[in-house]
Amino acid sequence: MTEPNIFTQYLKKRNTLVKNKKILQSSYTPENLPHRDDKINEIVEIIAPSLSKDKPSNILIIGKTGTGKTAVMNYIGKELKKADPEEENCTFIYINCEIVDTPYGILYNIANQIISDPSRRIPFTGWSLDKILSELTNYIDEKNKIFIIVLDEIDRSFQKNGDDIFYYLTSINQELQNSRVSIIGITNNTKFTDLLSTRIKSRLGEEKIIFPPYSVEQLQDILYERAKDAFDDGILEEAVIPYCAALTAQEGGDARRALDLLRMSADIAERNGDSNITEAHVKSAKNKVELDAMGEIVKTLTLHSKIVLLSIIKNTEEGQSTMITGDVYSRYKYFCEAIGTPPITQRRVGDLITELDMLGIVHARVKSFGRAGRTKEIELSTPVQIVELLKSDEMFKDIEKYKPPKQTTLM
DNA sequence: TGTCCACTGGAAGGGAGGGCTT
DNA sequence: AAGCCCTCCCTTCCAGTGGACA
Repeated sequence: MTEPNIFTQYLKKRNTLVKNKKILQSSYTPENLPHRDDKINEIVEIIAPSLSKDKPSNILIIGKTGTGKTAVMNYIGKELKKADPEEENCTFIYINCEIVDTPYGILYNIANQIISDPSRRIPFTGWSLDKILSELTNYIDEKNKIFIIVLDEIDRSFQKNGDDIFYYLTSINQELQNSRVSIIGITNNTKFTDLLSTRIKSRLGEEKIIFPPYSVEQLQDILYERAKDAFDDGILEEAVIPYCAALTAQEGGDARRALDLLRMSADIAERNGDSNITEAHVKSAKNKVELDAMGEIVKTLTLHSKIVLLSIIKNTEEGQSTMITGDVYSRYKYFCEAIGTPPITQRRVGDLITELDMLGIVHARVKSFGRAGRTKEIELSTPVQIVELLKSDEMFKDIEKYKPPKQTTLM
C-alpha cells in the first residue's frame, strides 16, 4: 500500500474504459494483422533464405502511411527472431529514417544495434563516414551471418541527402567475405523509385511490394480486432467503429489514424466520466487528433519559421486570403524588427514557406501571374486554434503593440 | 511574337556547434 | 591544441520560367 498523495484521488476516481491502452497505440504490433497475410507471405518467402545464411534479395516496400508496412515488418522481425533466437544466422535491424535522417545518424544507428562489444561502439559524432563504414563493414564480416536492415521512411533521408547512403549500404556486400547484408526500404512515396539514380534503382528494387490503402471494411476489421482485446463488451456503441472507419477511409485509409481516433475517443469518454463510447466522442476526438498533430508541429518550428507562419496568419486576418512570397516577406521583415531579430534572406524564407507547405500548415503553389511575375501563391490551411497557440508564444506577446519607427528618408 | 515581372530553385560555400584524433 | 569531420542553418549568385500584356 502506498501513502495517499495528490494523485491518489485520480487513480481511484478515473473509470477505465480501456482494458489495455497499449493495444490501441499504433506502435503496438498485434499478433494478427488482418488483410495483410498475402503481403507477409510474399516478404517471408523472399527473406526466408536468410535463416540458412543465404542472402535474400533487397526489397522495396511502397504504400501510403498507415497501410501496415511498418507493422508487417515489425511482425516479421519478431517472427524471424523466434525462428532464430540466438541470431546465429541472421540479425534483423530496424531504422526509422524519419527520426535519424542523416547519413551519419543512419550508420551510427545500424552500427550500435549490431555492435555488442562496448569497446568498439561508435561515437555519436566526430568520425568520418568512411571510418564508420569501414568499421561497420569489418564488424559485420566478422559475424559471418545475414543482416537484414530495414530502412523505414527511406524517402526522408533521401530528400535530404540524395542516395549516397543507399549506395554505400547496397554496395557493402562487395566488401564482405563472410556475411551478407540485405536492405529492405520502406517508403510512402509512390514516385520514390523515379527519384533514385539508376545505379541504386536496380539494387534497391530487386523486389517490389506494394501495400494498397485499406478499404472501409478492412479498417473496420482492424479496429474490431484491436477493440476485442482493448475493451470489455458493451463499452463501445455499435456505431463507433464503423464511424471511425468511415471517417478515416475518406482520408485515404490510414489505419494509424483510425486507431488514434478510437483511442482518443476512449480517452475523451473516460475523462468525461462516461460509461461507454459513442459517436459523439468520436466527433470531438477527430477535432482533437487534428489539432494535437498540428500543435506538435507548430511547437517544434524554428524561430524564423514561426515568424513566417505568423506573417501569413496576420495577412490572412487582415483579409488577404491568398498572398505571394513578397507579401509574406515584407510582413516577415516587419515582425523581425518588432521582436528585434535580424531577418534572413528572401531566398531562405521561400524555402521555409515550402517547408510549411510540406507540413500541411499552409498551401503554397507556384503560379504565374503573367506580367506580374511568377511566384508562390500562399494560403493558410490551419485551424484557428493553432493560430492562438502561436500567438501565445512568449516571443510574440508584444508584437500586436509594435509600431515601426518613423521612416527616415536616407538613400 | 517578344517582353518582362517576381520570383523559383539549384549550386556553392561559409561558419557555428557538435565531437573525435593525434 | 590543432586539425579533422558532419550537420544545420543560412547567404550569395544566377540561370530559368509561365503567362498576361503590348
